[in-house]
Amino acid sequence: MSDVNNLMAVRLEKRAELAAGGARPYGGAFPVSGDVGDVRAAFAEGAKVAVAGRVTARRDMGKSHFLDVSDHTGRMQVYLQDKTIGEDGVGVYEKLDIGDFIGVEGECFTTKTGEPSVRADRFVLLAKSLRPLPEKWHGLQDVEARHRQRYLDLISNEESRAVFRKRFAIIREIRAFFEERGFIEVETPMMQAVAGGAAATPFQTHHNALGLDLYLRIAPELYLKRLLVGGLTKVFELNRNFRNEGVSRRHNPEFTMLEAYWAYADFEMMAELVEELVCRVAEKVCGGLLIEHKDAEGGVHRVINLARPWRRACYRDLVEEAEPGWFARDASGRRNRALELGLDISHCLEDYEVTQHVFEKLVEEKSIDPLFVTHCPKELIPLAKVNPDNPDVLDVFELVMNGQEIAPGYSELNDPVVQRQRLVEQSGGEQHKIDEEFLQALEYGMPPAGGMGMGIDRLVMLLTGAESIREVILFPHLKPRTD
RNA sequence: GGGUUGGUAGCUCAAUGGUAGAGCAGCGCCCUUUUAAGGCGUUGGUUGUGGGUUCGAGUCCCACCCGACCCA
Repeated sequence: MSDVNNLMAVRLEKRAELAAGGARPYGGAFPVSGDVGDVRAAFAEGAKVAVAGRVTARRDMGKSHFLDVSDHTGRMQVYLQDKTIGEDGVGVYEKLDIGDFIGVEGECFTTKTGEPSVRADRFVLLAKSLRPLPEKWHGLQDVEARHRQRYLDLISNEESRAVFRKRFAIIREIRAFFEERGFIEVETPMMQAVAGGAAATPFQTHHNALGLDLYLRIAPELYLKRLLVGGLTKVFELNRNFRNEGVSRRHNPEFTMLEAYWAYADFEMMAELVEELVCRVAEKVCGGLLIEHKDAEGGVHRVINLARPWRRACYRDLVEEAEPGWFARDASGRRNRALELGLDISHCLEDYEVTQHVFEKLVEEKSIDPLFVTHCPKELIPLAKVNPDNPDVLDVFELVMNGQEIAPGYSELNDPVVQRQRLVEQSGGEQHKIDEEFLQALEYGMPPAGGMGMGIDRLVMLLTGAESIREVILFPHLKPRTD
């Protein structure tokens, strides 16, 4: 970023003059009555309060001054008069800029325009800002700057603050939900010798002292199941996964994943749990089960109805419903039909992968309201139990809504012999991709269990109406700027 | 990776191939209940980077950097 020409020079000069004049431009502790929003909410005429925050607007009227002091919780007007802050105060005030942090002590009063305000008896500079903030009216609009300098976005844009408040509330509600049901929150390794539990390219790293190559985890699944072996019966983990793949509107290389395992349950009980979880979170955080997504002009362009019960249908029926006659064709007929549908089908795709492409295009992307897709083909998931009545399909669901996969759930495979076969089949001969220690744990015996996962970023997108994952991650990954 | 598209003052945005502008912010003055305060005056630019075409390039061409959207 280039020098901010003379705007910074002016502020550096003020900083130096303040320091030379005995004012501390970067002061110390300033005990406050509460966050700005709390002080405003507790406003009582005549009450003494102490409030601190960033100056976000200033309106000078000769020898009296109005300042807006803000933090993430809101804005409070401060009223300063030269005669009450004294000569020293006036000296500091003259060098005050928008963006500076100040602390104020004074009495609550209401101006004649009805604005709750604090009449300052005393004010101190707490931190001098050297760079100018974005414009007060339009805020920070540049998408790239909003993501690279999220702090400016948070200062400037209430809509952005609202999205992240909602995100943190969602995460809080998820934790509360599981804790109420007796699930224990656990932490398992982020660095793993074998990156298992999903099919994805991992990030590689290296432990110097151990001389060991390690991977950042792509999923916690295989460790959480070890805990079921260890006798834990209800566990969940809510933390980051890492996948070394492209970035897009829907993908960030690190993303937040929820996984939960429940001993003696199955995929249908997990589906119930997911329904309860999402509905509870939506009711608490969005105030209801109808989620409206608005466009830039404020028009509603999508409504997601979370009212229960959610539709459940098996994978095969959904494909057949979207593309009648699909399974009546032979493998080459399916391939040709997929090409007719405009899908990019390479020659190396297996027949089930061709069907999966059709599923993604014709079912997943079109499913806005929640849909549990059950009984997916066996080839897709190596860690779930096959259906007792149909060995070609699995006792699993994939929850689809807002056109995206949001949450898978399985009846977890706990037969170590079958598990080994399935992992070998999936590994394509790459034995080093098999987590032998996980298989060893299973051999001690794991109770039957239901498991579920949930992409938290995508859930937040759904509940906030964000069209890009970058809008719901505080610091999304962008290439570094070189100029 | 491919296609489309964007990058101009600190911020938000203008500018047929013909003198780079406005609002806000800043700076200087006036103003003791304003709130996008107001009034008068005023500073601020290597137009993402590097080449090219042209008498003349923010604008046209090429390459590159960083985004956005769509496709893979």
